[in-house]
Amino acid sequence: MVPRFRAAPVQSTCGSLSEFMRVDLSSLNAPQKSAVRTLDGPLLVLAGAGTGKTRVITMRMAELIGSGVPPEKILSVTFTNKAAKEMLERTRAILGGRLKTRPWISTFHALCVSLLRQDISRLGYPQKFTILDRGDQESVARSVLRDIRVTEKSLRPGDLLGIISRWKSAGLSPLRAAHEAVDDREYLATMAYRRYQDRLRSTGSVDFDDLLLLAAELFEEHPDVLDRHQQRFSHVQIDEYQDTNGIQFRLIEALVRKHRNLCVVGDDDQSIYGWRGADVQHILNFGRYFPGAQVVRLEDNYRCTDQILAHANRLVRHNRGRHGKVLRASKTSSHEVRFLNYPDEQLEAEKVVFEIRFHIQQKGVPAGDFAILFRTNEQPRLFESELRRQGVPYLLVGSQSFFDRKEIKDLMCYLKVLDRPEDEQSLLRIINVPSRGIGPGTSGKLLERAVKEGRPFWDVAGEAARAGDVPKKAAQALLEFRDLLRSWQVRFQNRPRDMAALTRELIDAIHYDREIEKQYPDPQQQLGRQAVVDEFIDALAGYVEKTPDPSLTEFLDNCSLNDRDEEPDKEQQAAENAVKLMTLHSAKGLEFPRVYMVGMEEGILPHKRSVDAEDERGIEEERRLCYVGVTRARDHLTLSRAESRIKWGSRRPTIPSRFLDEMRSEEDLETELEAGE
DNA sequence: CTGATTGACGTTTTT
DNA sequence: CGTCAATCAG
Repeated sequence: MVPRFRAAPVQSTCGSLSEFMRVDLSSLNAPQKSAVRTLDGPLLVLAGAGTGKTRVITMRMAELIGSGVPPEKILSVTFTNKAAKEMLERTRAILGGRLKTRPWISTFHALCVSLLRQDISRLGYPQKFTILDRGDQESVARSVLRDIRVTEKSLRPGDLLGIISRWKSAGLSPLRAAHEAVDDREYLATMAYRRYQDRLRSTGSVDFDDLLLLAAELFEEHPDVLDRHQQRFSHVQIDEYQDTNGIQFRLIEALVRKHRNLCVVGDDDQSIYGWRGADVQHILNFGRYFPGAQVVRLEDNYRCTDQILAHANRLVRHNRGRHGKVLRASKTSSHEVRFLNYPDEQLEAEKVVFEIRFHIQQKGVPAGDFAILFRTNEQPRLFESELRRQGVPYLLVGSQSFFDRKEIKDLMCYLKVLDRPEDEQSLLRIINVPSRGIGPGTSGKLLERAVKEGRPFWDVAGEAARAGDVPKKAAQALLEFRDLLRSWQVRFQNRPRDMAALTRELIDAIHYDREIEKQYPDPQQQLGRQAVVDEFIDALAGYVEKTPDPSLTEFLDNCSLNDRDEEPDKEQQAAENAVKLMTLHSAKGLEFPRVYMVGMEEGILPHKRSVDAEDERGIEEERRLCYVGVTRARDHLTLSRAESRIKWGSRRPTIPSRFLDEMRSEEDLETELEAGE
């Protein structure tokens, strides 16, 4: 039984979605059709940029449901929460009212949280564990490094986390890692790794890699659990398979071992997460791991113009170790790809924004058509202030800027402590926020004692307060704070539906507004910060509203995984009609009619760190990153660079990115040469 | 313990 | 040029 598909308009989170996405099954080309119709057995869809990969997955899901597979037996794993939501929306649009139950669509991390919430105690972890977000991880790393007296000069917290993450994705325990360490830095890192892991385990917290690692461990050590989940899902599909890392592969391999109904979709040329442990080999060797796999190649690009695609193809040809695809454009255009030089970075920002404003105001082009893409997070600053100055609406699609804000972190820690009183990591962050007379001296002493004696923080604190081991003022404050937390813990028990209102009350009770006033003398800024707090309450309220059985734990999980509930309506609308600013990494999977890639200079793209590494693979990944950027553009692509740039106070000339020449045709380069002479 | 001032120093991407 | 940690005077 094959369902009849209905064409339906679909809204993407980034504004417009190409026309291609809106059409129905009958318009698929032959390879696409065969991919969609392959319902059983391993299947590899090898596709280029703009060929409708995600659409194939969505269609296939609809096809499965149409042929009688219950939606909840289908597991679709995507790369980001946003993509997951979008995929669900699209499936719903294709099936119309026929989708009664929610298919299981998630990211790897959300999948693992759901597995672990049930069975993590089997691995000796507390039933209620905390997921550390990036900021938490960094502070653990920092304090571990302090413990073993490693200065930040020889190993910075961020770098340590990177090394640990790579080891974890490779499945290396601290002990094994110690054998593998090649230099002093890595040796230091192994010591830090052990302590880091001990610290997490003893506080009942996990980082992102642990989520995957523990889930894999659960499968390997508890066959009954694995069996249950193998039966739970009859079909598994994975989007963006080129970014799968070692643990993710283990997880999936275990899940599909019995039925082998696995469909993966990916583009080896778009693998840009190697630094995070992703391994292209998984997609390159798919056939080896899953013998008999059908391979479908999609090489018809429906997104970019022929000109843009020609540049993309020329660029990526410089990479070795790839499957080798040549994308065919289905769209021709007379718009040339433009290469622009500006004397300095200020002018680059000014002119680019001016041009965008011109098109919006004089030509009536929607602001949402534009995207400015860059390599690093410090680059957008100039563009932001320029956009603001010229009055152009914009949206900085920062990875986690919302959760990075101090206020959000503070409030999250309050909620974490209320949800899990034994979460001392979070307690320490808020014990003196707003300042209540418990300084670092006091809390440090108490923590040290608590750790040494292996007792809960509050036991030690109460004892010390009575014994007069801490200043009188601090002792008083400690007792008051403990009582405050206790009384709120009671109020937050039993999953109250008015969590948001309660949180608001809590904020008032601790006089958080006064803290804000103190921190920010500028009243304008104060308002901004207050708004951040309001936003947080809104997010919480939004979560409660659309969740049947809301819990603080789940809300906090979602926050750590950056799965924020729907943006408030205002923001949503602004997002639809605003110029998007984002890094190349976050642009993955999106598309825009007009793309500006800025700062095309050696040292930025490719980034200096990959150039210095002298490892050709680093450069190749940067090249793929550039390729991803180029292929985001549907109609207009502009690459620009500044001939000089200020760094650390002094202005220095720049060198054009090697990728610029690599992507230009012979003729282009020749005319350029003549013009130069 | 808190709040202000001075100095050193800095290379990337994120679930 | 910024940021952030270390330092010093209430």
